[in-house]
Amino acid sequence: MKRVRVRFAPSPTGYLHVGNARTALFNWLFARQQDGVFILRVEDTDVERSTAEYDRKLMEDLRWLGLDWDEGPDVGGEYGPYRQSQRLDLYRAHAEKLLKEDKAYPCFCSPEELEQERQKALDAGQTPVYSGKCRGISREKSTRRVASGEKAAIRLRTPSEGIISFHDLVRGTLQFDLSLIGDPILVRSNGLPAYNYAVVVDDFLMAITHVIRGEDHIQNTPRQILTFQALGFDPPVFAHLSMVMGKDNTRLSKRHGATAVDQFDKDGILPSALFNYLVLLGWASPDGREVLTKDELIGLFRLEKVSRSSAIFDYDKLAWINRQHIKTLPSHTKAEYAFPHLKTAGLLPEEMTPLHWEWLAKAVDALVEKADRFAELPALFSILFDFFLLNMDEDAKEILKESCSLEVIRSFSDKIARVENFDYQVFGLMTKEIKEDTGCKGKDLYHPLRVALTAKASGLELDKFIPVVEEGAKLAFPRLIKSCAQRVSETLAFIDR
RNA sequence: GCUCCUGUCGUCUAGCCUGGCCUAGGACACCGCCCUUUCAAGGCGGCGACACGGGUUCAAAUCCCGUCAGGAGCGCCA
Repeated sequence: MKRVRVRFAPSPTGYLHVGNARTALFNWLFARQQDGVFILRVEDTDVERSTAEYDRKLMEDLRWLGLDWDEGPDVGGEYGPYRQSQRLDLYRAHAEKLLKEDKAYPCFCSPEELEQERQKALDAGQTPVYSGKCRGISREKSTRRVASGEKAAIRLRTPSEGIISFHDLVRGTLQFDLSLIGDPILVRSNGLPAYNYAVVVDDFLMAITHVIRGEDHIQNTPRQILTFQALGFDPPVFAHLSMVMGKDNTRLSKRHGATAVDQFDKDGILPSALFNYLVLLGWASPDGREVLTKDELIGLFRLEKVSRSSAIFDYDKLAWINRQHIKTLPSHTKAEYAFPHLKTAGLLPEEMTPLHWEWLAKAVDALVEKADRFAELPALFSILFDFFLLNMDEDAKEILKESCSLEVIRSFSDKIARVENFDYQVFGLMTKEIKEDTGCKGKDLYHPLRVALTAKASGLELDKFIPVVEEGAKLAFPRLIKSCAQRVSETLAFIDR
């Protein structure tokens, strides 16, 4: 058995898009489970649109997602170079060979001329197919014309009738009518290879065994197989993946919100969660479990079980998957992921001491379960850092108007002022006493206490809130955290006013 | 227009190949209940789909044909 070799071949003309990321992911998963080789090849022959910046960013995004490659532009390998722009002589050499064997021929038709023909066919309701005009030009004649400096593209000579079919790993047997496939251009008149040709040469020279790519390439496949055959190469196995769509069932694009993978990072989506979600878009595990790690996915994934129909990207489900992944993280890891978001929001100090980290881990543990994404944390943390009695919400104001409230808060204030070390245990004892003193209980008791401590009607459970606030009050932050005692006395003053 | 691909709850899907076990299963979302000082989380429950029409068969989500709908492709772009 030949060793499985697959490749992901993006062109560096923009940020890594989730659709492409999914293609990369399926390739990677297949390679890893088959104990094969995953190759990164950069298709940068479109000089106009390719940039070094995108090139670098692409690799960064792939690595962030957890995809590593065994061969590629930066890590090298035995089948390099891995950038198409550095392989031009290879394409040229193989084109020469095809020309020599008369399997390809120079075409002198001008782009304008071809455009006209295409338009005419379209108007007549026909599929545009190259007429084969330059096919019959004798070798002597065409060599002479080329020698005289006339611009020519190189076309592959293909059969003009019959059926070509291939077996697709996800779609089964696919058939195409050769009369609808004209002689494809191999090399453009400027000497650069056309995409469909470069891919074939690269896939063969890199010994690719399985081509796993988007459905938009299905119609390219017969042309590529024809090229493989002309070159005398065995074509690889093909697998065409369905597309990822937006909510309105059109191809996913920026209009649909976050689509670049680095955007998910900024939103606080874990790489493991995006990875997990993307695999679920078109594949389901045999036992129906959905929250899976990379290693589990490597074991369970089956390329043949991938769905043939397109899938709509559902951010809600991704968020849910993300929450499930966050839950499995140890506290200190959660704190590390949360850190940049809180730092940017100006809540954390320049210099984090070990005590700060310890506190952060505790605070994140308490608050993150209310979040789907780390980016939501700064807003959630405001319950610790902000204590704005003036901005109190309506519900909280209503609570203060209740008959028990003033009495409860006054009693609470008296007691907390006399205590050295306030913590949740002390709070528990106090609530009992307050209940006895005031005769208020249940909601009448807890609601005012909550408002006195948070200036809000809802939020974190007090058993988590109190320790985090008390310990936070002892640490240095850009915006200091007020202790519980201070909060209560401010509340009392606010009511009395 | 032509060619190709696809069509199961709002969404992702299981089941389809190898008809009966499907009164069509799971998950997200939504709704309700429980838990809880509130909200969330969690637990429990509910709503909700075989695109349509013909065949074949004792029996069809599953096989065949047609229709319709959505998507993709029709470049000297990738």
